[in-house]
Amino acid sequence: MASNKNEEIAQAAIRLFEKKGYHATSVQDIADEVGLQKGSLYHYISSKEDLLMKITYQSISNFNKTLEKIIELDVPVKEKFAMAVESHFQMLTQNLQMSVVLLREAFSLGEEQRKIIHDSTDLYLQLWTVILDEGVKSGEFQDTNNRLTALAILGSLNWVYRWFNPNGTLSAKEVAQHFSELFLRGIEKR
Amino acid sequence: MASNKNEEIAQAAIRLFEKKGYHATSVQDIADEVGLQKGSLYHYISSKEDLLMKITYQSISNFNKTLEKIIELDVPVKEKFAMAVESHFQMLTQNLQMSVVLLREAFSLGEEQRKIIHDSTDLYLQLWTVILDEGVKSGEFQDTNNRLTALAILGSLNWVYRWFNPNGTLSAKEVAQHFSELFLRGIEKR
Amino acid sequence: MASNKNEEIAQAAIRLFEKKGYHATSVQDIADEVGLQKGSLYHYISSKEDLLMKITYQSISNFNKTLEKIIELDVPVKEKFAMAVESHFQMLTQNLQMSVVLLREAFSLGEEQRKIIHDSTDLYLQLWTVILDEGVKSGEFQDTNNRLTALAILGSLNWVYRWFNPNGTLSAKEVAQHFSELFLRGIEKR
Amino acid sequence: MASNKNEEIAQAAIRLFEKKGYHATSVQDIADEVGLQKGSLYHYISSKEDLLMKITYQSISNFNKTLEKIIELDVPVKEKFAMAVESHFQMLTQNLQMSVVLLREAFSLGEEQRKIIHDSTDLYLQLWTVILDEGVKSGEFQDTNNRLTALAILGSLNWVYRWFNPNGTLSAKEVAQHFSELFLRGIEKR
DNA sequence: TATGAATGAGTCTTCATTCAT
DNA sequence: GATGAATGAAGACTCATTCAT
Repeated sequence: MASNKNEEIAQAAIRLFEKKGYHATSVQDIADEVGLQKGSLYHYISSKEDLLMKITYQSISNFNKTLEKIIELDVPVKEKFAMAVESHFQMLTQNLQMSVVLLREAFSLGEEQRKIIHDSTDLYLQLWTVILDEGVKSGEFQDTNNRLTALAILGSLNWVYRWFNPNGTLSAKEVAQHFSELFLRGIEKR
Repeated sequence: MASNKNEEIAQAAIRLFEKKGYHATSVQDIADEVGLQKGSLYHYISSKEDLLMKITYQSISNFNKTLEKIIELDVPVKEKFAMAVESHFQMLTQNLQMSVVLLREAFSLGEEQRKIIHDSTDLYLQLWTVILDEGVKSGEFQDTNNRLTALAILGSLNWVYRWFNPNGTLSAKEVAQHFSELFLRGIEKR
Repeated sequence: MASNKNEEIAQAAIRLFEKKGYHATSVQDIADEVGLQKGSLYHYISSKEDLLMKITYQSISNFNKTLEKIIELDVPVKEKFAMAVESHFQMLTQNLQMSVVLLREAFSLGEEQRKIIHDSTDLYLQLWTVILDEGVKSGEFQDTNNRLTALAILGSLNWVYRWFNPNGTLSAKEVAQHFSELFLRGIEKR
Repeated sequence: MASNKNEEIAQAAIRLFEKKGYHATSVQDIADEVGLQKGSLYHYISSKEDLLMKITYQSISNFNKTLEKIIELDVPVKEKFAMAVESHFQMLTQNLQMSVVLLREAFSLGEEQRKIIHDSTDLYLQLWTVILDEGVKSGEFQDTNNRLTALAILGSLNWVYRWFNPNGTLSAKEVAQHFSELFLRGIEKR
């Protein structure tokens, strides 16, 4: 995957930002990791912050793109919902370090950049309400404040980066199913 | 409560850590906020990190103490659950800045201190499972992986610091109720 | 004169800026000169540029203040003119290094600061025209473009920093007299 | 004249050195200006300093060559003097950027190179005294310290780069005439 | 001739902490 | 308790120059 130096640097940054945090990671650390001199790094990046921005932007974009595709599928809404949950889990856990950078370090961005990420995150929230709205319209989901419900669900799903262990006893799939069922029971009309 | 300088400094730190983040807040900033010289601050604190530690430790301790009291109450488990949710909400939103510092900045602590906070957080999770276990035992809650369920609920509840606006249209109580119902429907036996 | 550290630093900066130029002088150089650590310097200055600004501003202010006083004197205009020339010479040569910093290094200031110095310099030019105007009005000086004449005179006077040697055979006073006579012959009505 | 890349690069450097100053101009800036990569530039120049040297050397050489020619002319000395003034003005204002680089940036050269430029500048001064001497010998100019007089005149003439605006209301010719008359009145015997 | 990756020394500046007064 | 001078290590970033391709 790390076919060129740019990608190599991004991967190194993801690893280090996840492990030590953005502020505690020095440009020197990143340079060391890819075997370059500090100064040489600046052939590839324009600033440390820009590196963080690119990582977080790519991450949130992936989430958005994937959810948009799911929304457009022609399947029952409950299935769609389950797919959304599982897909979020897959993305989060399969790119765990990158997700951690998005969810934990984006705050370190400057105001402008943070705004951009924040807006993309908002979009993601809205996409989730689209699914919930669809369920309400079809009569399968309860008719409540869907934005609040989406925030609850997203909170659960994102919090995962804090405790999930890819090498633990529970697979991402199992957890996803557990969460999916918990939420579905919570929102479906009886 | 803010009767002495120590408390004044802690409050200033909470405000600044919440607003700018721990790393972006300098000792100078804190000194300015309380009207002292940088050097004078060290009569009250032993280090910047220690200040962060005290804040986060107090915060998580509050959460634990409160939940422990709720657990010991002699009320129906569903009510207990609702109380736990609402109480978490109250604590989080009424000490929003402090909670933000706990949830967002604790990662900046050194390994040892982080471990201590992490353990307290773990304890909080276990307390939640105690309630869920009680519901399972009484036959009111479904018998599933309660640790996972607790993680899901806590994720929802903690995520709140990212989007809740004390001056918004929805009160903390309303949100708490919405969340409480959502989760209860999700976990109760039908 | 260097009674406190601030002044000591300013004097060191003047010496170094004059000798090596602003850009070629590092903050380290200045710190070394006053026997401080690089970082300690920032207790006294806010930036390297600010140091340059203060030096140049003080220099041009001195020129302005002195000329203003001369203008207000109640003496014949020719005498006033001679005094202005001699006084400029005295100030320039007695604070030669500082004058060099003003005349040669002010260009290195950022746009805003440069503008301020530029405006003060402009004021100095106008003060000179005041004297010339007075001579024209009294009928002693030729009536030509006084701004141009002032520019010519100031050019001569300022250029001095490029060649004057305080230890040379010609004293500042002698040179001043030579210049003064040259210009007076050039501007007086015959 | 700008027939080849070498000249193109020199012109770009002149423009940039004049606008931003030698130190504030990076090799990258120059490369950008001529549409080359930084590395490619080094096929044409041996160093940034060398570029500055070539520019300043050409500039001062032009001044010297032109003045030498004027000296050799068989015309009355007063006319010669006026020609020298006007010619200096023409050269300066018609190659304003280059002149600025000579007069303002030559100081950034290394010691050896600076010495060379300094010597050429000295030569220029001497050429001026030749004219003045001629006037003294012919009895037309006053017999004073001609080196001092030349320094005064050159100061006026060179200072021009600091205030002359080619697009202003006064043409170079008009200014030259004003200066020429001012000086002539100052030096001629009455 | 042109590239662009790489260097490595150097830039200014920040900052948590200490300590003598 | 309070000051403020001093530290010294670390921070991100720049830049003229080199060189293999």
